[in-house]
Amino acid sequence: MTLQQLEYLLAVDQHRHFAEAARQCHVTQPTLSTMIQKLEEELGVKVFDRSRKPVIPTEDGKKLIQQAREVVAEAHRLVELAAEMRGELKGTLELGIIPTVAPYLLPRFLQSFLEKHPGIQLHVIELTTGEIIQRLKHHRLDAAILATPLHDRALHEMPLYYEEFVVYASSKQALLEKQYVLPEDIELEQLWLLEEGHCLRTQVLNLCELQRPAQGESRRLAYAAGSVETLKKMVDMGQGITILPELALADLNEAEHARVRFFKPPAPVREISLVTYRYYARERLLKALAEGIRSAVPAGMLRKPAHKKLEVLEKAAPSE
Amino acid sequence: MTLQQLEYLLAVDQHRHFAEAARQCHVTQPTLSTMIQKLEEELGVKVFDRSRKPVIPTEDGKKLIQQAREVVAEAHRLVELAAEMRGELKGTLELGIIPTVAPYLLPRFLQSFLEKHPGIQLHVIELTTGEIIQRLKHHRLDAAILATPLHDRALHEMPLYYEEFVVYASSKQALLEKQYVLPEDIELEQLWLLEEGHCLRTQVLNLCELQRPAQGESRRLAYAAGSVETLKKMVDMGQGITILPELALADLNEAEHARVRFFKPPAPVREISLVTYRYYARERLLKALAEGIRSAVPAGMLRKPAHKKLEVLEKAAPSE
DNA sequence: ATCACCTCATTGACAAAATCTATCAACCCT
DNA sequence: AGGGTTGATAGATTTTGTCAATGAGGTGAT
Repeated sequence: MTLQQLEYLLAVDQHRHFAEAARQCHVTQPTLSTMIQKLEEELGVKVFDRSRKPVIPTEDGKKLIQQAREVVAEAHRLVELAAEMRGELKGTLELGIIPTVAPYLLPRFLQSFLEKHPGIQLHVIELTTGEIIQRLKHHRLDAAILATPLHDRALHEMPLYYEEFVVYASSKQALLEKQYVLPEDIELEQLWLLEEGHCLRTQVLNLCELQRPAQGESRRLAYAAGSVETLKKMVDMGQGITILPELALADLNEAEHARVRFFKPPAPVREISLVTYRYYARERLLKALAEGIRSAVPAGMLRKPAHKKLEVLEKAAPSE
Repeated sequence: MTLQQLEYLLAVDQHRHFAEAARQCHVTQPTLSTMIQKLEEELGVKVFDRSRKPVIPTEDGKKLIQQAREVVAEAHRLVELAAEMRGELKGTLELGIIPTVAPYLLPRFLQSFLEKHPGIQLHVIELTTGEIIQRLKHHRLDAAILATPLHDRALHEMPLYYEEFVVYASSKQALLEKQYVLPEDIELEQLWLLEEGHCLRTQVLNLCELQRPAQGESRRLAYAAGSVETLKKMVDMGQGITILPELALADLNEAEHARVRFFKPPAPVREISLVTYRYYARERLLKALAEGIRSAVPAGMLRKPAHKKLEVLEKAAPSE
């Protein structure tokens, strides 16, 4: 069994066509055919049903192909690891990021990071915290940017910066009279929230509800938004209030800035970290990424505040 | 890069000696030397420091070797998977088992299972539930036998049997007057428990404490035993009471049997399952193992009782 | 029915590689 | 110095992977 044979296997599975697969592997079709045959013979299992019109994997074949994918992926990681040791940062980095961070953080560092490390290909995908954790554990993501701590010993957290929450209110809100806001000043009936699954939603709810007795199901949340920008637009239309992360302030114009109020210190804050699977090996690449991000964030946000941070999850839910 | 080269790498790391490594790989020493050189050249990283007396891996080399181990392990899994598809059950199965199950269950099925499947090598290791979960997730165990449910979506549970708890008391205990025991009959001050980390300890505590108001830290647990057999011996010496799993009864003599009392139905029970990582591929082997175990357990224990089972963990603790 | 075409398997020649035997250089021990 | 280890090197040999050409089986159009 050869790594090359496994690559041929994956290519045929991908194209469902020997000749095309051969082209992708830079060999001729007979070469690829014989290699696949040899592999099938060695394993003692027919992987492909060649009688079907587009060639198709057998049931057993599907499982073997899946496992072959694992082997090749690990081998690929070995190569990237070695490249990193040579000092070249290169290869692909699959990066997850939560939607309440992405639009404010990515524009700050993406371009300069890619220019600085021309060997790196960055694949960014927006996902909720839960989905990110799943994918990290399945090696479908290399790293992710999200709010911590996660309290999951399978994951490694590298704190990047600490971001305050601020209040953003429509003009007629009484809140705007005050210089500094307290959590209990926020009327839950006026508060726009993100839909379920966003950790920012959970954090805001924790922030506000911890300050007052539980009211059963008395709050009526009329709308669950899909992005922070939507929340902001709701407020801009003259209705209610919402909570924005600090980095969102950079995009506001003067009139909008006037409707921002900070919390009274110690202000509530979230920790944003670069998270990987515990045994992720490409340290240099991660360090470079963390460096790139931290240099793109205002210096005042890099230091850990003395007071307690907000927790991310409602409970320590068992996760995949 | 070849799988074979990686095997050579691992062999040299294992023996710290080129000639010996070559012998293990069934090639000559020059062959192995050149192959390692080629690999180092391709990766661009020196893996071994040959100037040291026993050849030793460099710092980078250690990481690469670790990753090489991952690659080879995945490849090995592919081969075993194929062997299983050919209908031959063979290869090695790394099996974890909790200490409160091992001494009663293993003797019942080990021998007959090994005789029935001569191609299988079984490596059994006793570990606590927490350690088992860690190892399953790191592929350092293929499967494990433990008390469930674990509420961990990364793991797959295949229930094997349902085992009642029974009370085992020293002769002078008032408990023995009754035909059936209730959990509230058990005096915590008299109860011997396993040391921390054993799920049986947690289950027993849950069982007893759920039945009465919390008493703060009023109980004085003088001894934390390391095995169920130790607990039993404490009782045999004439002191206190303990809780035994049902399968432990088979080993008792007549006098000991006389000091056993069952709980009043519905008796507390634990579910014992065969647990694997969610995507473990060797289904046939697992089925065969589960079959072997279930056929070695009294038929009455195979059916799931109607009433609620005990939970294993105190809380849904974040696990690795 | 027949022909053209597509897809994968087979064959034989050739080139690349992995491996072997034999030998060498460096380093430790006495 | 000399005998023993350890790993590297050289050249011959065998194995393996590859290609170009060809064959076999099937499909669809006319």
